Amino acid sequence: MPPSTPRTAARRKSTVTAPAAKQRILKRGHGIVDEVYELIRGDIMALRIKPDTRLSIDSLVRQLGVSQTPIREALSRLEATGLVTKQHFVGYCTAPQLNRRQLDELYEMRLLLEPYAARCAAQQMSDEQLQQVIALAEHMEPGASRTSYDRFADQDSEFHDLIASGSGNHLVREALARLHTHLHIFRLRFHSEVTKEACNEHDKLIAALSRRQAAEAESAMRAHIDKSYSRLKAFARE
Amino acid sequence: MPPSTPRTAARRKSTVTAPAAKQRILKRGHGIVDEVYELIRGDIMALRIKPDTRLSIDSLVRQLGVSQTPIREALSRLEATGLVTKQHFVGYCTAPQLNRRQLDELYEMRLLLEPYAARCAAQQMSDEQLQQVIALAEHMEPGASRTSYDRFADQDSEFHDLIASGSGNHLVREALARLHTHLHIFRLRFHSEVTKEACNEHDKLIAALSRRQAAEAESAMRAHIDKSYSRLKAFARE
DNA sequence: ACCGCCAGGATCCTATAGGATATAGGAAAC
DNA sequence: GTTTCCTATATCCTATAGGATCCTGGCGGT
Repeated sequence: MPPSTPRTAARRKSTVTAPAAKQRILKRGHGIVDEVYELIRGDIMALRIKPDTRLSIDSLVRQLGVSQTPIREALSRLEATGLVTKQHFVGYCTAPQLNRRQLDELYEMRLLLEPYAARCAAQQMSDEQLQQVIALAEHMEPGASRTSYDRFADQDSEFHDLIASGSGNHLVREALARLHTHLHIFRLRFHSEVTKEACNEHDKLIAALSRRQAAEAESAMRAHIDKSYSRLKAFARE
Repeated sequence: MPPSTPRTAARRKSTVTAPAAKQRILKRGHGIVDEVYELIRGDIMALRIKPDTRLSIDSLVRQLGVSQTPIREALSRLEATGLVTKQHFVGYCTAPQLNRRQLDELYEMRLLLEPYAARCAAQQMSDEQLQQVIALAEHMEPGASRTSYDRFADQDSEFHDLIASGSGNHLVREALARLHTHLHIFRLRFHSEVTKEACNEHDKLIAALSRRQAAEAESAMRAHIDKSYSRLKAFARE
């Protein structure tokens, strides 16, 4: 029976038996590169790796217990998304914190895309997708009030991604996902209680979506982003 | 005697006449990866490699005379921009031709971003940038009428990129560059005489920019994209 | 005639070694 | 005391070898 190979648990005995460091185990199933990519991306998104920090390939080799090639490929992919930067013969470095100007540009672009996406979603979104959005929003409100801001942030990203997906335009969705990735890192540094206000705004948006009111959904999204911008821009330095 | 090896082994054929204007030192010292990246990207953009074609790493190794590692990294970067796709244990493949739906989505997003960019550019663009746009447009009109559509396509991309750059929003510019990359490949398959009409529309846009008329520039850009869409959508299959 | 099975070849993925380069720290010269 | 130069180390970049996987073509069974 060829399928479901035993996965070759014992491998790589010769290496240096990683020092007491965590040595997180990464499962092999669909490529080590993807695994490494998601791992580093997760570390950056959760601020386990702070912005503007150097990422040494060799140390990643020692930490993860894999060789340079997949790490290099994963970092190259991260560079293309803008999460890390590369200098020739110097190395990789996590992207620096968003400054005021970049935050302005980010919200400028959000305001161009997201209200329109909400309008389209109100018109074209399937009922199933709508139910998914509603379920997510209900799940956001009560529980994770203070325990972990991370959860709220993830769910907020998913909320906006669902609406972007409902717009039917895959390119817009991808562009917004890119923006939210960067925004997430910025927002994570200020655990402020944006959650409650944001949830109220989400509810208004959902009401408009449920009634299939395109114009109303568009303006609700615009108001939501405007307020989110007001809440955050105080924290942007410079 | 220190090493100082000439380094240049079996290189590619003569480069494609780089613009002799800037003679910066970043000639070839910026790594083989970038070289390979630009080479493959150029081959795809010029349709020397057709869409939906497999890209074998080994054949690239033999063809370019470099080893797998830099090729793999270049392909990984191309994948992140959407020009090629990857399947685990299968290989890389150039992205397929845009279908009708994708073309619609692309123009939908262009219409969201570019008119706004033109509006901002009319307000914020520096005089130097404006002169650059005008110079490029003048250079497009007379010369390359029939000789090579490639040149026009490149210059058209640069034209729009200059305006996007003039908007002051770097994120919008990047997103548009991404879109234009894909559009370029599509458009290149139909050498139709879009050039003359496009140039006329460009002139109207430039007139609005020169007079710093924001609303006029926005509507001119919108009209330009609308017409471009009309010219192309007939060719989209399905 | 059709379908499942299996070997061969090609390709991809990972690991390791060696050459090349930037950055840090100290010593000498002004 | 400051500046410049030089050496040493750590890191990156490229090249090559070996193990793992997928696709193609042929064979035998039904």
